[in-house]
Amino acid sequence: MMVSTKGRYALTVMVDLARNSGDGYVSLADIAEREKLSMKYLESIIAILNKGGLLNSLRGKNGGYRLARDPKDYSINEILLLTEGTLAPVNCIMQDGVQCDKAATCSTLPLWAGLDKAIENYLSAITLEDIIEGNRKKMLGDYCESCGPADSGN
Amino acid sequence: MMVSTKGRYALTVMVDLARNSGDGYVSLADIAEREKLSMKYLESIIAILNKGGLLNSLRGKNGGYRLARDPKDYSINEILLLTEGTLAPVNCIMQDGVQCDKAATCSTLPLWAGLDKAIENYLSAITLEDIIEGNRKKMLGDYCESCGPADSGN
DNA sequence: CATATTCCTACCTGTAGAGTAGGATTTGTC
DNA sequence: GACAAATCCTACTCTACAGGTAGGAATATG
Repeated sequence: MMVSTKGRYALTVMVDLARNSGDGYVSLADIAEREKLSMKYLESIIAILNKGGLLNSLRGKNGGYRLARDPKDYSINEILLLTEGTLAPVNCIMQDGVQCDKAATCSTLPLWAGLDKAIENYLSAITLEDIIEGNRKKMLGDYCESCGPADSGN
Repeated sequence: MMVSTKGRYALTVMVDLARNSGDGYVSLADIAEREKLSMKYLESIIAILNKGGLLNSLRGKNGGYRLARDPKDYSINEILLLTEGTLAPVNCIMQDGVQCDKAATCSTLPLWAGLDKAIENYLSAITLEDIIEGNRKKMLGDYCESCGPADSGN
């Protein structure tokens, strides 16, 4: 499993904020209520989003959170990378170039690097707006011919 | 992290077997020695490959393991799926259709499904032979125009 | 019969995921 | 100025699983 609840809930929060923005700030209690998630747990997750600059926050009464930018200006990759720390599918691939001592001769390393790249490419191409608008073609579809057809079921 | 040492070592074993096959069976001790991995740990991993029908084994003196097919007839997806159980990037996506109770209304589910599909497509397109031959273009390269250029470094 | 091998079951240990708990701080309203 | 509503901060718990280790039983070769 590459994406934990932390990343998933973070994305859920971002989507919720995008949908329920508008006038003012949205309180965490409202988000937790709507999404049926533990407010206490969301607290620690939204703190990451806030410190990472993806959100603006306001303390005190009528306070809460709101998106810092337009939904179309958030890539999913950015959101998940911030909350998960890394999206690398294996330990061999580290963001800061730290690798195992066999890296120079490892014949499987290009595979992992390629997989990492494929994941990053996919997640970078999709924005928060795509999710809100339910852009299924971009998420599931034939955006890439050599990636095969979309799931015909459902 | 989506792929643990189990899957990584399994792939390493498969590559080693493909490279050092030929005449007879290859003993696990030899593989562990060459790959500098714990033989005891590899034992449990190669058992999965064996039971899954990817290998043939022979007990007793001069025994060992060998590939059951030609390297070009193993996809990486098959090898990793067998050893890891699942390659799904999130818990929401289960192989047997078990999903969370919000699945019907979840707006992020298509994203996870699409990511899952992107991963599967990538890993299914690459064979054991590609790894042995160091087919970097297929692993890292521009096999898919919309996936962007390969890493120019290294 | 000795040796080299696979096969099988059980066990150990550390770490990370998934939260929970409790309070301190800030801000608006009456 | 008190109160309430909210974010912010630190610490803690519980559980499962990754990543092995250990020891021996079964089997084949010479």
